[in-house]
Amino acid sequence: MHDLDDLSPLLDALNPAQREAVCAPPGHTLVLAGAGSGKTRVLIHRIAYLMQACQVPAHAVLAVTFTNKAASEMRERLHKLSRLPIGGLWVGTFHGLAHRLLRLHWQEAQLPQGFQILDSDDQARALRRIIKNRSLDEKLWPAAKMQWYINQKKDEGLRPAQIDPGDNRHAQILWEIYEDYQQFCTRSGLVDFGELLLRTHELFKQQPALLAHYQQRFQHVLVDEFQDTNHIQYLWLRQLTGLQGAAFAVGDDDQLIYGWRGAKPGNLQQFQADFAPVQLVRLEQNYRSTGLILAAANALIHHNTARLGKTLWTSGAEGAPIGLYGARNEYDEARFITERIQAWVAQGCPYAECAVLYRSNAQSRVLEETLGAAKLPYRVYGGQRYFERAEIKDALAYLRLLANSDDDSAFERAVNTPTRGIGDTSLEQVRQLARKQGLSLWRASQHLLADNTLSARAGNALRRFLELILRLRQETAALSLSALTDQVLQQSGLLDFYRQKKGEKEQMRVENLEELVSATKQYQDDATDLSATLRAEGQTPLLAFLSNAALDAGDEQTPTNQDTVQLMTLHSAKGLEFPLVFLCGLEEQLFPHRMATQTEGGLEEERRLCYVGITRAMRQLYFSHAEVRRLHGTETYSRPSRFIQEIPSGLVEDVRLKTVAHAPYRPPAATLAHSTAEFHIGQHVSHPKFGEGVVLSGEGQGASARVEVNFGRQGVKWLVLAYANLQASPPRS
DNA sequence: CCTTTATTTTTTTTT
DNA sequence: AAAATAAAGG
Repeated sequence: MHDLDDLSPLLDALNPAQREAVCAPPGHTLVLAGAGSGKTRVLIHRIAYLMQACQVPAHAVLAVTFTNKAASEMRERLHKLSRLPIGGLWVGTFHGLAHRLLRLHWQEAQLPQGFQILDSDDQARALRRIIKNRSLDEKLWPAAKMQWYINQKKDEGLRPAQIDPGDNRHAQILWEIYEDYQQFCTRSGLVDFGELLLRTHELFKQQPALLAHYQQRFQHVLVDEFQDTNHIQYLWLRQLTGLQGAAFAVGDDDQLIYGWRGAKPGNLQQFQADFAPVQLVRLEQNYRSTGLILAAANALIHHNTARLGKTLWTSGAEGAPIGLYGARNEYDEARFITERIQAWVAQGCPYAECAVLYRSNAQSRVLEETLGAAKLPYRVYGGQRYFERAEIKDALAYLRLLANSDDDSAFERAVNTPTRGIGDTSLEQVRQLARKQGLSLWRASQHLLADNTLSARAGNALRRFLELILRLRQETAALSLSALTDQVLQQSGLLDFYRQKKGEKEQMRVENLEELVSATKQYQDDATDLSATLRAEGQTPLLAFLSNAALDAGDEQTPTNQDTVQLMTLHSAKGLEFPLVFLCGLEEQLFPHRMATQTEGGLEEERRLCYVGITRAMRQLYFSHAEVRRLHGTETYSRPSRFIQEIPSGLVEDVRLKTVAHAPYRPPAATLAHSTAEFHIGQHVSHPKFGEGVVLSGEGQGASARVEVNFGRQGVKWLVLAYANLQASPPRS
């Protein structure tokens, strides 16, 4: 043990409770840490403490975080704090770590070396295909539901063999689809998110020697955001900790927001029971938020039942009340936010201190429009991720095929994008043969070509496609990752395909594809720790890049260090903090979300989500809601969220816009006729030829403005206003 | 077989 | 509103 002087820089900055956690004796520890109580800080200091005071080598430490963002932040902070060599330290998400283990031990896990990760979009496509193959009605068996079922089973650690479908017909079909899907994955060398965890769990179960190796290596396993751990992750943790390892879990039951992914409120209690004896430490002092913000958070979360119970307090200032803005519509709301941010910046504070949080990704669009119009720099986290864009997925499909020709998911995607004369008819033949013989699409294609079963035209097209892939593989074998990507984009014709089109969207796609080449270039230059290790562990750059693309959906594409307003969902805001926070869209049906109110316990989870949002704020917090909002294409009126009512009114203050001078903002909207609102829906009109009718809907402006009119017996017609000579008429009695 | 247009469906959160 | 699918036209 070093003497205390060495440790003082490490421990001095901590409060007693934090120090207790950091210096907890060997054995299992559970830290119940409220929002803003220095959770991450404790975790990082704990690792440094283990290394400095207890002589624990870096390679004996495994730290699990919830997002990739959190993982890289932890590495960074650890490096700053201790300047110790942390090379052998494993930090990552459950999925990231499981993936790493599977890459290392692909043989023992019975996976092909080039196995690829299936994202949820690929998964949905695969399931749609399977449902079609079984000639089930897609209306009755929506892929999304099947996806949900399968993922849930995997999260519970269940294979088809371990599920008893019983004699319920519905359950049996679900079971069969799961079985089919699993076969598809195996045949194609594909692994979905849930599979990463389940497969690793089984790998450890089947290979005791391997497990023993890792148990011996990882003396300390630390888990952040423990409350959001699901069953399979929990099993994993227990397995890895074994009999000798020490688990150090940090969590807050009030911040459990991934119940829909299998996290259970009982997690923390379960940990105490299973890992007993557990040293319990509570962190209740909040260093982040003002007194008023904290009071609001406490009051809100108090409406939940079955909590472990914990009340945050602060010795800091009371701060300003929470501002509440009732907007007329979502544009008005965005304008309010814009204005407040401008005022904030006018005081000399950076944009980067401002965060706008919302319930669903779709809400970001209006905010982006408005912020952009006001020329405020912003950055959107999550949402349509870079690697999820259609054109990027197209390009990646080619890369995946290069890595593994049996990847059916990639095959389906690449084979006719850009169109090269391999239509659904020919493809169906390939699929049929593949199904009958249990082959991959690639192999089935080879067979069909060898047997000459296809028409000359289709056969040639297909042959050219296979040759293209083979040629690319050969020619690029010696090239760098970026040169390889460049070649693929050129030779596949993808780049030309989008270039030929004139639309603005297509231009964007071309730019995105070009960006992909520079992304690969950047990737090979300053690769992250994970990819560096992956490569050191014998992965080809291509494989490492593809895995990275699937697991870390390109959140770090744009540089983090720029001074921009931060836009993100409440879910992605977990673990972060900002001086100025806007919580917008606080309306019934949106937040709490309609979908959540229909599930058991859904409302409480929404409330916890709101709690997470509130506790992100350090100095100033604003709530906003809109009377009317365009949601899924239709105008929706809604009441302010119940969460607003649940906060004592003394903590909240109504705010108004300072500049009310100009007319209320009107979204670029839907007036029906070419001359302003000549006709409205439900209006009675008369037409020289068709007679009397009622306006059903309308679209377009100026010369192309049209209305849809129901003329009763004459039927429903679309009429161009410029020609139709429609007259407004009084309703018939 | 490809492209364009019309129709229908689906609307949360993420690894 | 956007995306997926179906139908029609070339």
